[in-house]
Amino acid sequence: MKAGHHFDLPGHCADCPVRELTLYSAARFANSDEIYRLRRGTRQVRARQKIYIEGRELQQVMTLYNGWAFCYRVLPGGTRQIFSFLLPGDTMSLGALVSNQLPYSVDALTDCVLCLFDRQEISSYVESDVALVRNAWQQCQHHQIAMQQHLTQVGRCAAYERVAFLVMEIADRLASRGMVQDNSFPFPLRHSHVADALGLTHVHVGRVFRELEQGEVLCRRDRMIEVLDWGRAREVQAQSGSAGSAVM
Amino acid sequence: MKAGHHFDLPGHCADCPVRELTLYSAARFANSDEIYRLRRGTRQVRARQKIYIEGRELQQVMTLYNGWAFCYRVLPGGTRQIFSFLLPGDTMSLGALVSNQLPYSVDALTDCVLCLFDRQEISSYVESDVALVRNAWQQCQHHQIAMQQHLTQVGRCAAYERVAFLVMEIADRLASRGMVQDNSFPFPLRHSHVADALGLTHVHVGRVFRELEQGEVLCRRDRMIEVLDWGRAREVQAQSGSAGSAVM
DNA sequence: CGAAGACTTGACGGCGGTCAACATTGGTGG
DNA sequence: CCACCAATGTTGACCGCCGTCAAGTCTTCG
Repeated sequence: MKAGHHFDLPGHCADCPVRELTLYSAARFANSDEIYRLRRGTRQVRARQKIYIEGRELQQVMTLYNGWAFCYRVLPGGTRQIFSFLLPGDTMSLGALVSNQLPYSVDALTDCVLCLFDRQEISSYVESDVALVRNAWQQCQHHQIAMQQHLTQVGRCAAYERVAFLVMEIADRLASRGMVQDNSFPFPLRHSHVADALGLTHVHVGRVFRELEQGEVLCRRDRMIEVLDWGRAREVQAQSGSAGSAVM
Repeated sequence: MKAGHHFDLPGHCADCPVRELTLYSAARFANSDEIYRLRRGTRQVRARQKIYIEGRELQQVMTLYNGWAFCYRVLPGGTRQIFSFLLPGDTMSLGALVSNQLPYSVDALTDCVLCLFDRQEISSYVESDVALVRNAWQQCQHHQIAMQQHLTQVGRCAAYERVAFLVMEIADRLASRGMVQDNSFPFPLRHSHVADALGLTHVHVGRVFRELEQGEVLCRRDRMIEVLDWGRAREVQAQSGSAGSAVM
């Protein structure tokens, strides 16, 4: 760890600012002690580093405490498809509850702090309580819905709508974490991340962002986005219908 | 029911030809009696009719016993995105185990026969047995993986590869049901179904199929596809990597 | 037999990919 | 604090894949 880098390390789970959003939110509050006892440590990952490589054996369940990450696969041709972006509180991944490997890789988008749990322990802990099983189920369903929305965007919307939609989706997820202030929120994604999530090229993503800025829909500065015209931004999003709030 | 239409109705679950593929496959064999007792009836749906409409209250879990169906959503603009095709043995849908509505519609692609179960009963039955919960979990994971593959195709492959991939995926799923003979299998999808699944237009799907036939990769006749060159077909598929067998 | 649905064809054009050169940013080490 | 290098973003030219439209044929099924 180099000087000049400050990681905000997690304390007791009961004080976790994102605990309402996690896999464990269904646990009775008194139980956050129990969750804390299950925690097997934390892990810090620098931006642009790999958190997990597709197919590797995985004996842990990781929860993102701080920072951004993303899930993806790389095709033989070298192109990349990003499936989702992970925000604080997101579990990476639920799949680990039933399998000791995941079918995709995960990279840190910014500097990250992860909470670690033992796969078997969490698995049997979740199975011990019907409420937790249901909660896990619902998270899984939410992922499905998010994937459907994502597929629909990519399959049936023009580049302009895809980008606007992605920005709004992230705005919503950040809003539920209280991370939107004065219509502004952090947006550390590079053009290539947006491109690889939406089935575009980074060059074209640049063109679309310019269009969005010239149309005064939004404004980017210092890795932040300020939404200038929520109305028009939402309007684009409406093209794709709505079926639930997707992943939190 | 008009004359001239013969529906193959299901008998006892123990004799169900697709029982190994269902949500209930983890139940001990002796238990197929129990499943049979849970069955609340069957339902027949003609080709092109709606099985379920997005958002409607749903008190049943349905399993496809015979025929083909597909899940989709229609956007405000009128375009359609198809998420998946259902084959015999597929459950429609797992989501009903935790929610009384689904975020997508389902249509019959061919004439269909469905087995009906009560949502609450199945739900508590599944929850009563850890093996069944795990099985349901895994099915959910498989869906996730299939969606990821699907998204990757649409986001990162050219039209030719997308179509070839879809055909091969269906071939594989049919093969695991013993429905592939002499390199031939049923393929009731219309060009517009393929188009709406893959983010293309039905016109262009026509062009791609012509290309596949002229390149002697496959051959279509009587709603059947015969694969002439598995090698080249697989090769295209390989572009997208492989991570598990997707949905069965 | 009639009508609705499905498929084909051809012309045309635009969205977005590709390539390459250049500008800018930001992290790192001297 | 500055210099450097990698990562990132920008621009412009070009073009091809695939969407659009519309007319015509064929298939399916009541």
